[in-house]
Parts: sequence; C-alpha cells; structure tokens
Amino acid sequence: MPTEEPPGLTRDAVVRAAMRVLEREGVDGLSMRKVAAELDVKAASLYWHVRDKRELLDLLTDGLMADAQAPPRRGDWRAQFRDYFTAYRRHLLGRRDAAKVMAGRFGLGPHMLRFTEDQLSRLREAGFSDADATMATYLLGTYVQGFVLQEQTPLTAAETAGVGRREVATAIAEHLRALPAETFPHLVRLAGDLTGPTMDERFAFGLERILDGLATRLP
Amino acid sequence: MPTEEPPGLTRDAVVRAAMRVLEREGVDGLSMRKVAAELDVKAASLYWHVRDKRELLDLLTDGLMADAQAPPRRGDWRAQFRDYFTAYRRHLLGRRDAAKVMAGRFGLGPHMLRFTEDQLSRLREAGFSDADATMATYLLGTYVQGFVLQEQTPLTAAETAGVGRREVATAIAEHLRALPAETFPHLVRLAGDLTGPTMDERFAFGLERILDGLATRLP
DNA sequence: ACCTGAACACCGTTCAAGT
DNA sequence: ACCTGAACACCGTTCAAGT
Repeated sequence: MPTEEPPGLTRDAVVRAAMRVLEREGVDGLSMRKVAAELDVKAASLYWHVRDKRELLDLLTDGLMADAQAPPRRGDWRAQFRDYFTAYRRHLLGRRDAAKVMAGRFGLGPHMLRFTEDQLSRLREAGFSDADATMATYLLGTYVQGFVLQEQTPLTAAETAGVGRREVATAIAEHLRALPAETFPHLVRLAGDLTGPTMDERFAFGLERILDGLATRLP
Repeated sequence: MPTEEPPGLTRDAVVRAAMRVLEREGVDGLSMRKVAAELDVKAASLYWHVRDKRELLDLLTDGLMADAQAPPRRGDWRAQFRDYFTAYRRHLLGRRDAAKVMAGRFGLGPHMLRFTEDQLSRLREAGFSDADATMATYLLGTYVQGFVLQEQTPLTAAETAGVGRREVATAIAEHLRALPAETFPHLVRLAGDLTGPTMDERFAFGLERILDGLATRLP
C-alpha cells in the first residue's frame, strides 16, 4: 500500500519509502526497483531525485537517526555517556540492519550532526580538552557502530535459518571444546567464557573500559 | 591469467581465486561469475565446492587472516597489545576491502582461532581473569574491525572519485564551519579538531583508552 | 520539470544434462 | 564425482522519448 504524496515525488518521500522497504526486506532486499514500486513509480524516476543508490543510502543513514533521542543530562559525565551510548545501541538495534546501512558512512547529515553537537557539549562541560572531546566522540561512535554491526549479523548460516542465538552459541562452545587441546589450550578451556556472555554484557564491558580510559584524560 | 590447479577445482583453489578477484576488483566487484572466470570455469561449477556466496565469503574472511603475524612477546602486556592491534590494523589495511568482507563475521576459521588463542594466552599471562580475558579479545577485535571499516570506506562520493583524504577532510571542515553557530556552536568551533587528526592518531587514541580501561581490571 | 519504456550489462542460484 | 548450458528471477543505471 504505497503512501501517496500530494504533488509527485520528493527527495524526502524517496528516503521514507526506502526506510519502509529496509524494514520489510532488510539491506539485501533493498533495491532501487522496490523503492520505486513502493511509490508506484518506475525505478528510473528515482534518478531524478537522487544521484544513485549510494546517495540514497547516505540519506537513509541520516534518516535512521531522525527519531533518536539524547537522554536527559543527569548525573556525572560518566553516567550520562553510559546512558547515551546504551540508548544509541538500543536505537540501532531497533531498526533492521541499521548498522549495516550506516557501516563506514561518515555522519554528516543534520540528525547525526545534532547528536555530535550534543556529545561535544557534554564532553567539554565534563572538562575534556577540545582535542580529546573530538577524539572521544569518534571513538565511542566507532565502538557502538562496530559492535552493533557484529550483533546484527547472524553468527552462522544456522542463525540465518532461524536457530536462536543462544543455541548457536552453545554449538560454537561445543566446537571450541572439541579443538585439539595441545594447540588451542585456552580456547578449549575458555570455551564457556568465550560463548557465555550475552551481547548486553559484552557491550557494557567494552563501554565501561572505554569510559575508564577516557577518565584518565581528565585533570 | 588463471592459475591452473593440477586435477580440477578444489575448495581451496576457489578461495584463493576469490582473494585475487577481491584484490583486483574490490568487494563490490567480487562475483561468483568472476571467481569462476578466474579459474577458467563456469559459475555453476563453484556450487559443487561451496554452498553459496556467503560461505565463500566466510572462507575468504579466514583466508585474509592466513598470513597475519603475531608480533613477538616482548615488553609488558600493554606494549604487547599495542603492537598486536596496531599490526592487526595494518594487516587489514593491506588487503583491499578486508574489513568490509570480514564485517560482522564471527571468526571461527583456523587462522582466526590461532590468533584468538594467542591473545588469550597473553592476557592470562598478564594476570587477567578468564572472564575478562575473553571479554578483552572481543572488545579489541570489535574495535579494530569497526575502526578499519570506517577507514576503508570513502568518506564521501568525492573520495571515491579520487580526491585525497586530506582534501575531503578540509572540505568537511569548511562545511562544519559554515553551519549556524547558534545551533551548532561546538561543531563550528571544533571543526578543525574534528577533521584534523589522522587515522593513525585516531586509532592510537582509541587503542590507548581501551588499554587504560583494561588496566583497571588488573589486581 | 518530472516521469517512463526499453535497453544494457550485469547479478546469484538451480538443475537437467553431459562426461 | 565433477562440470556445463541454459534458464530464472533478479540487479543498478542510462537515455531517448513522452507529458
């Protein structure tokens, strides 16, 4: 059921249609032809509003950030950034293949800029130098995007086929335990520790380490 | 000039052909048909040796790690891990689109396992707990992969068209400085700091922060 | 100014058929 | 056991032509 736009196509309508196709079919199913169909239009028409698919994905990247919310400014900087990036991860997890779409795209769209501005303001307020504040936003952004990219990609073909993450993890643990103990003593012994932690726990561990590391840069 | 294999195709020969195509054409140019052509064979033949393209990419991921070298065990744990992941980044940067191929793939191939085993051994030796050692390998691996993914992806269409990274960065700085200062005071003021640092500097900053963070977990 | 028809040069994958 | 021919159902993009 295509959503009709009053006059004809607009750049914005194309992006919103792309977001609907993404949610329905995933990145791999996101084609110019399907976006066009979503708007009751032929694929060639899109090229009047958008240079090519890459540009559409750039716009989509920013569109995915449109309704992201920065958490309230309460508590010390550390609590704030814990909340901030935990919410960012949740936001990305909430839209299908978001990390894969955004992967390696530098955020220069208005919504992403709004976020970066807000982060910089909080980091400066916390006492970080100009140079460190800019480095910190890059580091934290890279971490969350990289992490969610791993998280949103199925571990194995089995997971794609619908097997639950927990089951896949136990299968991997079995696999590790079955390795030759002479060459892989740690993998065999730590199979449980390697596959046990949830993604929430892994994310929290990494985030806390980065915050610890940033803390050392404060006077 | 296809490299001939004595009997016929082998799984391994397919993977090595894929690596050559990857180096020559990049991920976007890596098709089953081209890999087949590289071996003087038709695309359908590949499916006898490999389930589908996804499996080929899984094998390719591990193949990309085949000649990665772990640096010597000299100095304290911190110096070792600095070397380790600096070398890992360089390794990935050395093969075209490596991070994009590996993105979100869990490393379960033999070469990747060899690396993880070595890391775990060093982390345990340094005094980290079993649980922290496994978390640390995941964190560091995620960081480097995520970082290089950003690094290997062109910032803008201009960069794809051949404009140098430095020039693109200055263009972005201009763009940021031209933003409305009322809504984006920090982006305007810190435009230079945001776009100035090299990728080497950014990587080192993040790595040091993570190592700082890990250090807090030692007794 | 904006959209379409038709084409070009590709894809991944399947499967009956060959050797 | 291994490879091919031929087809199916797709792609992104271009461009002359229509309105």
